[in-house]
Amino acid sequence: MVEILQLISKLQDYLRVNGLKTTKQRQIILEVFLEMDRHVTLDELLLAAQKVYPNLGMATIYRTMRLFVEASIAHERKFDGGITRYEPANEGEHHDHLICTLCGHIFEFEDEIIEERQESIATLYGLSITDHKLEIYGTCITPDSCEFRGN
Amino acid sequence: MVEILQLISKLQDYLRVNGLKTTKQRQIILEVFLEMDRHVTLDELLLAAQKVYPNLGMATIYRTMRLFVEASIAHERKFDGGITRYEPANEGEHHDHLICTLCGHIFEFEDEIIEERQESIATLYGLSITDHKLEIYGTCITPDSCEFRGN
DNA sequence: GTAAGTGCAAAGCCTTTGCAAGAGG
DNA sequence: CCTCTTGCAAAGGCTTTGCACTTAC
Repeated sequence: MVEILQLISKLQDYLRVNGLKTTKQRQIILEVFLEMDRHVTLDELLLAAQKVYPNLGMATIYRTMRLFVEASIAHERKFDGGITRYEPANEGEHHDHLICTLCGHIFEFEDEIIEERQESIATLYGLSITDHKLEIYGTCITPDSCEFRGN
Repeated sequence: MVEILQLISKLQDYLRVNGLKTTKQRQIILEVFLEMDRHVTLDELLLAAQKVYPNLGMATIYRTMRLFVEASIAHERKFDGGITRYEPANEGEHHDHLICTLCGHIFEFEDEIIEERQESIATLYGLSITDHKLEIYGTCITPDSCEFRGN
């Protein structure tokens, strides 16, 4: 839970430095965001936040999540299907995703070898990497890990 | 240009097998699609097709490109920025993309090592891969390959 | 008090769809 | 002919924006 405190103070810093304000809505959205599963959608965030603060509007969710991305406490992910999802941005880590197209489960992984290959390839083409995205889509073959198949 | 003929006959087969029709619009869109740069957008296709057939509507472009994807002669790519692009689908090949965020240039590459690692990772998590997507974003460091920097 | 933030509704994109008219097999 | 297609315009999603009101500092 140390990471959570880090994210909270990171946001505080960002707000202070940029002359922005700590509002009730931002606090609630942050709490809800950190408590929920990783890879939440804006709809899910809205529903959860409205349980605490019913008047909260979708526009505020959009604006707040954009703020969180700018403050580097959240990452935006657009997987196939066009739904945008957000995940907490933990300290300098980078990971990629495996997505089960049956149950929708999203696994995260890190792979040093792939990262290195990417660097080599980028160098070969004369590019300096700023970001990358690797998504593997597949179907669970072990029932135990696939919610869709009756667990 | 052998691939082009392959794609044309692949489409013919698909139409025949499914009881669909060869229309002037489909022929024009296919020609334009194959002549244009890889990774075209629907707007670009519309403009180009309208030079040959002014009445052609955007809905037809959408429906036709969806048809091409179903017939496996085109692949749909959604890079960052939310613009959907299409590229001709050549025979069983798979490649990934390097994208320069300055000039917009898109490079294609294939990497056996990365493909293998992906298989291993999927197996580790109990998934059977159906598809994957690897996009590396960066900035050109060699002026010669970056249109944005004055070539 | 003043600038920033919020909620609502309206407007913007891109994409899909319903429908009457048109064209291919 | 009979079905598939087309073009247009309308409708759908998701996301952004304008504006008057409210709140934090």
